[in-house]
Amino acid sequence: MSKAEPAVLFAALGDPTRLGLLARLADGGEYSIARLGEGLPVSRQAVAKHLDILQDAGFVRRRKSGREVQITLRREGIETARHWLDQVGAQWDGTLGRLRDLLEGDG
Amino acid sequence: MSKAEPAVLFAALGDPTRLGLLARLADGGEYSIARLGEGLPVSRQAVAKHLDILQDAGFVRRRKSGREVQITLRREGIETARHWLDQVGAQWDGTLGRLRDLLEGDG
DNA sequence: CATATGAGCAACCAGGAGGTTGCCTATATG
DNA sequence: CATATAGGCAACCTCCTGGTTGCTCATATG
Repeated sequence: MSKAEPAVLFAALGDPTRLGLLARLADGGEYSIARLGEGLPVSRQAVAKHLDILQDAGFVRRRKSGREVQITLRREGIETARHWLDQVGAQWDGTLGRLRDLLEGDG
Repeated sequence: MSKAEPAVLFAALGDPTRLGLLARLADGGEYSIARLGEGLPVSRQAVAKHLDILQDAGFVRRRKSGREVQITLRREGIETARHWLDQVGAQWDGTLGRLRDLLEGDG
């Protein structure tokens, strides 16, 4: 699943543990679940659940390899979330927004 | 409160109702709470709570005006969230250090 | 083959999130 | 002044979320 509603996307980002996982994955490397969880104060199961959520949101990819599962970052997912923020931020951000402000009489 | 941990930021975005509110605010206009809630299938109280969360995350600003409260979008908040996504989405080119700072620095 | 290890599954639990309703205050307005 | 309207506060409820533990399966490794 790589297409998810925006709220689901952001909800997936709305947890410090998951942000930590993404940060660790941000170097583009492949990590097994156990290795991703190293140092974190939660069980492996918890990490696996977080990865489920990140995967459903399209932020990571699982690849089975032997008895391990290799996790990688999916930058397209990040891109999608960023795009949404652009939409909300841009309209008011650009000159059009400013113009509109002037026209609608705040100035 | 305009400085919030990244997870709090994204968590605030992780709800369809709140995204709807932000989308409505994206035109740069001022909206009273009641007006923001118009058409939504939730009570005014629920909207107010959502706005609390959005405000804590730094996405909106409240301005009291008479018996109403005018809500406006806070672009800087959006910007902050987008910045974070930029860090994670960026390829391995040295931005990673900054990402670590963001996550571990203020935790 | 025996055993250790990575990962999935399921049941379960506590706390927080989103929602409601009721009541109160303050500001407009007839 | 009386009344309608915009919001805030607080109690309360339900369900989801993040977490755990226990068990099983599959794959490496001695």
